[in-house]
Amino acid sequence: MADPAPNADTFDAIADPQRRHILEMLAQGELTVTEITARLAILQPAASKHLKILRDAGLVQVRINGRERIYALDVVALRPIFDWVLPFEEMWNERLDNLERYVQKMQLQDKK
Amino acid sequence: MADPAPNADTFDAIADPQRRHILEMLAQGELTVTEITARLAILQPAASKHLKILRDAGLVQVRINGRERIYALDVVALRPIFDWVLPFEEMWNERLDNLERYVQKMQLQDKK
DNA sequence: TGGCTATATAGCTAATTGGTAATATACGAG
DNA sequence: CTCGTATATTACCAATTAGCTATATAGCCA
Repeated sequence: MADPAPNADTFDAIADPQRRHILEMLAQGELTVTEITARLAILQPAASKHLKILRDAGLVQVRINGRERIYALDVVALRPIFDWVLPFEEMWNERLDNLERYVQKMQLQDKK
Repeated sequence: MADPAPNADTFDAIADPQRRHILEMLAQGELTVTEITARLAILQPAASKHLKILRDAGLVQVRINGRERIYALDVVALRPIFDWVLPFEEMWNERLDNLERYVQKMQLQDKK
C-alpha cells in the first residue's frame, strides 16, 4: 500500500510563489486546472506542472469530473511547515514579551 | 539608508535542508563558520554560501571577532513563514475540532 | 616579517527548475 | 464518428542552484 502522503518535499513545494498562490486560491474552494491557469500569468502546461509538484507533496487532491480535474487543498499537509516554524515563533514571542516588560519598567521609571 | 531586512526570499532561504539545519543550530546559540561547517557534511565555501543566502534573507546576523565571524539567528525574520502558514493551521484545527465534536456526538449516541 | 588560520569570493560543473510549444489522451456534444 | 475542450506529458531552453577547487583577504602569532 502506498503512503497516502508521499511527502516529496513540502518546503520545496511552497518555495515557489505561484504554488503558494495556488494553495491560497484553493483555500477559498475547489478549482479546475483551467480556472487555476486563468488566475496565474502562465500557460496551462506550467500550471499542470505546479499542480503535479503540489500533488506529489500531498498538498492537493484531485477529483475527476468528466474531462475536468477538480483540485482541492489538503491543508493538513502543511503541518510540517507549521511544526518547523512554531518553535521559532515561540522564541520571538518571548523576545517581544521581554521587550514589553522592559518598556513597561522604563515607563514606570519615567513616572517616578 | 538600506532596508535593515532586505528580505531576499525567506521561503527560498528555508527551502534548503542544510540552511534549515543551520537555523536550528543557531537557535541553540551563536556559532562561527568553522563550527557550522563542522556540523554539516559540506566544505567551508559551501557553508559560507548558505550563510550569505541566510544573511541576504535577514535570517542571520554576523559579528566579527578577530578573524572569526560569529553568526547569530535573527529569529523575527521567520515571521513571514509563520504568518503565511497560520491561516492554514487555523483551517485544519477547525477540521479537527469538527471531528472531535462529531466523535463526541457519536459516543453520546452509543450510550443511548 | 613570514606562516598559519578563518572566512569570503570566483570560476567551474552537473543537476534542477520554471517556463514554452507541441503532442497525446480522453471526455462530451452533435 | 468527428470536433472541440480539458488536462497531462514530452521535448526543449535559459536561468538558477549546490556543490567543488582554487584563490584572495585579513587577523594572529612567532
